Amino acid sequence: MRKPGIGVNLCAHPDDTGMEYDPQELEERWRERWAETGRYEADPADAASDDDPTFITVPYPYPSGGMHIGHARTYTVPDVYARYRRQQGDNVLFPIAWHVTGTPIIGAVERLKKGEEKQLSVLRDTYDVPEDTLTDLETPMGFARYFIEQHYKQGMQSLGLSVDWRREFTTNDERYSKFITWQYETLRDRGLLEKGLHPVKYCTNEKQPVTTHDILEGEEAEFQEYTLVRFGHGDTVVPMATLRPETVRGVTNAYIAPDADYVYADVDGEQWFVSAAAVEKLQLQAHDVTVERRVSGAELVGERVTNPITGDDVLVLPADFVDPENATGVVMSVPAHSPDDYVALQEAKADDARMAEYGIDPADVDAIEPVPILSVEGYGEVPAQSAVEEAGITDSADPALEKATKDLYNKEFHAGRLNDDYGEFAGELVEDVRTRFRDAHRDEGAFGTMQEFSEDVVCRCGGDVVVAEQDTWFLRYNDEAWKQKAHRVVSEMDAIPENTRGEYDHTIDWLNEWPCIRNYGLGTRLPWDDDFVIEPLSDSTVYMAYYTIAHRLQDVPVDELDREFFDALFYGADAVDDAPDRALELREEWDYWYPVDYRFSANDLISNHLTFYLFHHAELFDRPQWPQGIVIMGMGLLEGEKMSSSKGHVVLPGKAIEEYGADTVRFFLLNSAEPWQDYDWRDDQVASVKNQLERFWNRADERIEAGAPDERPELEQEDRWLLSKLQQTVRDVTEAMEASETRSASQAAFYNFEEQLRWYRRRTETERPAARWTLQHVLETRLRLLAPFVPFLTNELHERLTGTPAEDAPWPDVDEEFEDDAVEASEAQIERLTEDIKGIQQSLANAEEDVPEADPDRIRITVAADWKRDVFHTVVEEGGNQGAVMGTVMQDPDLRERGNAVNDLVGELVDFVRGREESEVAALSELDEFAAYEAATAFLSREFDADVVLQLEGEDTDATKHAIPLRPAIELEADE
RNA sequence: GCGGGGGUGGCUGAGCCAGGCCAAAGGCGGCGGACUUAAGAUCCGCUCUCGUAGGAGUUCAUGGGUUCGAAUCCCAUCCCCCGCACCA
Repeated sequence: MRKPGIGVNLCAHPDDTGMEYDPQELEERWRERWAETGRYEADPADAASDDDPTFITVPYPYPSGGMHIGHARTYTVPDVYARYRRQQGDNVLFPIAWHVTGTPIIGAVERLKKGEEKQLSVLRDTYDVPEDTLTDLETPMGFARYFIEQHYKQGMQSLGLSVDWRREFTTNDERYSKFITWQYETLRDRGLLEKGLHPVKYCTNEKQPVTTHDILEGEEAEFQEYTLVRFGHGDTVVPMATLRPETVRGVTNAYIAPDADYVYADVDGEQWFVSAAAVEKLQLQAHDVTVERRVSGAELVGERVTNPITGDDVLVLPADFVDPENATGVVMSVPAHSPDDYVALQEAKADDARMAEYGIDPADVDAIEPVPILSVEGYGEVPAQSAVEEAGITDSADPALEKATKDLYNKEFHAGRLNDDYGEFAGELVEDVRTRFRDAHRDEGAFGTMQEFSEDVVCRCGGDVVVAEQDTWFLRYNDEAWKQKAHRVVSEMDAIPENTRGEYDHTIDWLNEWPCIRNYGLGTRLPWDDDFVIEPLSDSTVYMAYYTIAHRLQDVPVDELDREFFDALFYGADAVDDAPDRALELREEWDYWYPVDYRFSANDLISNHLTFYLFHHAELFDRPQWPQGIVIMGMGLLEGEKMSSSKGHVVLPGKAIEEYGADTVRFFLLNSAEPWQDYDWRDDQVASVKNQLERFWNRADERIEAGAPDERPELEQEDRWLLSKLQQTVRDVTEAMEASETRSASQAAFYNFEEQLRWYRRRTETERPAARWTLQHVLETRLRLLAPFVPFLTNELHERLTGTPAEDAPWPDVDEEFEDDAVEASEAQIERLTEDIKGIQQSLANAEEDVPEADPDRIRITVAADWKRDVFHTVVEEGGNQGAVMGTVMQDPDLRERGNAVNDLVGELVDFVRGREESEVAALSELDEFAAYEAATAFLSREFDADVVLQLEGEDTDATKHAIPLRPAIELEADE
């Protein structure tokens, strides 16, 4: 497979020790090899007979634009897990497909066809679409196809994702639609779909529903449900819109814009008085409305209207702050609880002339007093009054008024308790009772409902967007039995990280009916009504099942893919009268792969897609086919900021790979944070990863060139130490991979082990045969551990080393033969001794005056005397209990004689033993300290360029420092 | 407001679940050295404060508490980020 270039290179430079790290060249070679051999195509037949296959999925990409580096990580994390499981011997399926359902692609095409600047710049500048290709993008599927092929697929292949490409499909494919049709017919039969009214965004100009993408202004607008309090004026209903229906008992008057247009209209057989602007909205919200008479607001001003709850008559006052465009254009005034209303009332009272102008007796206005209906801590009896007075607000133009109003609303909502007039609702918190209160009065006919946006919304066509009520089909996620089943899936699956489990449960509880169809868009038509399309979040709930058969379904004629076919496929031969053989054949594939072992997905999808996924699996499939696990992934930032394709603030995978190589990109994405944590793509960091990989490559290359004995030579302590550390690394990496902790795993295999190697190289002669054997063994193991992360580089090196690519070599096991606590303890002591000497040296070198010992000629190391060692053993036996140790030790007359010295020593040793692992303490207490240091004298001598004198305390020593076990006395000495 | 996550040394970012080996990994940046004609790359050392011997002091948002011992556990407070839908 090697390209001629390499061979030539080697021959032309026979002196070169090996190969330069050239990621572009070597990665391309492996890509070709994988494609040619179909390396990642997975079939049931590939499995060892008793094997449990692994099926992992990731949300299929939505190609309404190009792929950026954030997407790259989304797909690389599962790839690493897939590669890991393969090395563990599993038959692994990792498929991908394309989600095109809905309106975003259509919207993008529309904007392109209109020649919108912004859209053109995204396509040309951000995604480098060639000028002459732009016309291909003018159909929805043409657009999708371009980004699928030129961006996603290419990006994924460049990254080396181990995808089975035979199974790709789009959600607009006719076979897929048959599958969705089956799903929705089944759900309807089971009573989980329901027809009803639902608020949608509706453009009054285009006369059709619009999506967020069609909106020019007010994208953030929320639906607000106003309660209409049906005040009466003779036989006429005067519906007053409020967001606080519970304040109805505190209404003292009403307000109308006197100069605005109002109408008397027949609404569902009643006569209503509302603003002219409200007419169309009411019509759109499923009311029959016929305008009878147009009037100005002044018509009702000065009249009295009747509160449907209290029966009180209240005066209608003129007010310019009333917006006739909002809701019904008639509002009720609750001056005790709304600072706005309170101030407005004060101003009305002060303006006798204006009142008189509308034929209102100023005395009647003066008589209006706030009526408190709830009490809230921290405010006076009339909360609005205290709020206004405290803030020093005197007129309605004061900007502080808005804040005062908002604060009081909030406070009253969470802490206000309704007064005794509220009967069954009295004494309760507004927060707890508002909905119940509203519903109760709505049911008895005193209240109505109207939907309105929280701000003005304007369509891209320039038309006003309003709320319309439309007939639609809902998925009944509010169904109790269904919720229970979904909870059960959650309780039985693996939630990674574990703290997301509660979020699923929370979402399940909170989900309501979900409107699952739209008026237009790509995708599957509602089977029983062609006018509607099943929306994207609803056609993507069980598609993982489709992967298991997608490639083989191509051979089945579309019209055979009916209800029976899929019933037989998913539920077996007994589920239908006459099961098609084809379906039963495919059933084996489905049976083999399902369930999904892990789904890797984004954290913001918990609140919709992922929970839908759980709901639908819970309902449509049996328990053994339920999702086994979900791994949540964090968000990506670019140089500390959110990525945004419209601002051009993105990195494209193709460019990054060109610059750094796919292995570097992968390694950075997986090693900079755990999958569920947010990560930050920073160029300097990525460049540094490339350097590290290159250094790794160079070292490995030298190792391979240097060769090693076939037979294992006699190993030195240092070799045994390194091999022991290697076993711990294998253990750590494996454990981390099992928990999908890609960062911990790669950190342990790569960086942490580099630290060990650093000590090893410093400590020992690496050209010894035993060292070469050791290093080669270490390299081979590490290549396997790193293979899931950097497959190109490790495959190449491992193949050169052993003849087999790393990905085809089994995952390393811990080799107990090489686990050696004694050697680790001994080596740790030497390392510590080295550090201590260095510390002393440093301290002396820092001195203001010159201290000759800072550059010693001789280092005297004195190992603690045997009796101290005995005391240490006692400390170990007594488990670090100082009192018990002293008791035991003092029975020895020799020690008793030493009194205080023994006490001090025990204190230090107890301190040392506490907090250390028992196994470590055990190994240390077994250690022959003197022998350990003796074996390291040559090393120390070399390290400090000084003679090393090792002695035992109490011989003929004149050590001035005290030695204690495991802490020998150190003296630096300089000749005059 | 509700739900979730977080505040660590110049920056970034581990550690916290299972308290002690934590003055606290790694990376970046900075300083010094080796190599080099030189630069880069690479390698080695240093990078909270004080200190002429492996030490001491003060740190992990703030304030309390538990403990022989707290970055880690508990309580309170302040601040930051994300989601809250019918949209992928």
